[in-house]
Amino acid sequence: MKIGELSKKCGLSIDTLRFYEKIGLLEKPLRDGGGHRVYDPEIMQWLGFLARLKETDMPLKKQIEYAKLRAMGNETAALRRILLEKHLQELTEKQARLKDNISTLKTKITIYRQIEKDIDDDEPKSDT
Amino acid sequence: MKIGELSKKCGLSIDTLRFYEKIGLLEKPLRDGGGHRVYDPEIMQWLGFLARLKETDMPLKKQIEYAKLRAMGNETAALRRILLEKHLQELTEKQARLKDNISTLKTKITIYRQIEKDIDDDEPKSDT
DNA sequence: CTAAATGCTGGAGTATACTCTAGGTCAAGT
DNA sequence: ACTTGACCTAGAGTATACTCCAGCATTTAG
Repeated sequence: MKIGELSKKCGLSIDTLRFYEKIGLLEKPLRDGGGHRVYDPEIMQWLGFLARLKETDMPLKKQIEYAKLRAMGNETAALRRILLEKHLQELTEKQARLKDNISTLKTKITIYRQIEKDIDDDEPKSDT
Repeated sequence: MKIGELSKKCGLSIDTLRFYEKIGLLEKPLRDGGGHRVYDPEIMQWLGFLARLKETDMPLKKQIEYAKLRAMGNETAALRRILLEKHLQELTEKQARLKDNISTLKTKITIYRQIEKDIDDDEPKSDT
C-alpha cells in the first residue's frame, strides 16, 4: 500500500502521514524500488488507535512516547499500561467536567427560552 | 477591581485578560485616573461562563461571536440560544465518543495486564 | 519621598499540529 | 515516447491561543 491509498483509508492527509513519520510517531516504512513508501496493511490498526488517542486530546509528544515504547516490544507493556492508565484517569475527570458543563449549558438554554418568551409577551407582533 | 486582582480571582493571567480584551472577547473596561483598567466585580460571572465554553473547546472565534451578541442585549437571546444549542449538540456527541474511547482504553489496559502476567509466567525472577 | 510593585502599550516570540510550496523523480496509461 | 498523476525532500507558512518583552507611567508601602 502506497501513501496515497493509506491516506484515503485512514483519513489522514499524505502530508500528515509524512509529518507523523518525521516526528517519530510512525516508524519509517519500507520503500519500493523508486523510493516510494510502502505500508503494511497492519498499520491501519495502529493508526486507528492513534486516532483515539488524538481524539481524546493526547498531545503528540505523549503519543510519540507511547509509540517508542510500543516499538520496543512486549517488555515495555507495563510502562505503556501506566501511560494509558494516566491518560484514562484524565479522561474520566474530563468526562465528569463535560457532564457538568452540559448540564450548565442546558440550564442556560432554558433561561434563554424564557427570555425569548418574555420578549414575545412584551412585544406581540401577531396582532399589530 | 484592577487587573492584577481580577487575574488572581479568575485564574487567567494579566496578559490573557488584556489579550481577551484586544480580540473583543471582553468589553473594554473603564479606566481610573491613571489609565489603569477598573473591572466591575460582575465580570467574574461572565469569566466563569467563558471558562466553561473554553473548557468545552469552543474556539475563541465562537466565544467572541457569543460575546458580541451578549453585548447587544436581550434582543439577541434567540441567536445566542441557537449558538449554545449547536455547541451543546457537539458536546453530546463528544460525550458519546469519550465514553467509547474510555471503554476502549480500559480494554487495552486489561490486555496489557495480561501481557505483563504472561511475561511474569515466562520469566519467573522470584526463584532464580 | 522614594523604592518597589503594579500597570500601560505595541509588538515580538512560543507551542502545537499541521499544511503548503518548490523543484524535482517515478509510474501508468495511450 | 510522452504526458499525467502520484510520490519525493527540505523547508516555509498557517492557525490557534496565548506569553513575553522593552520602555515607560502610576500607585503604594515604609
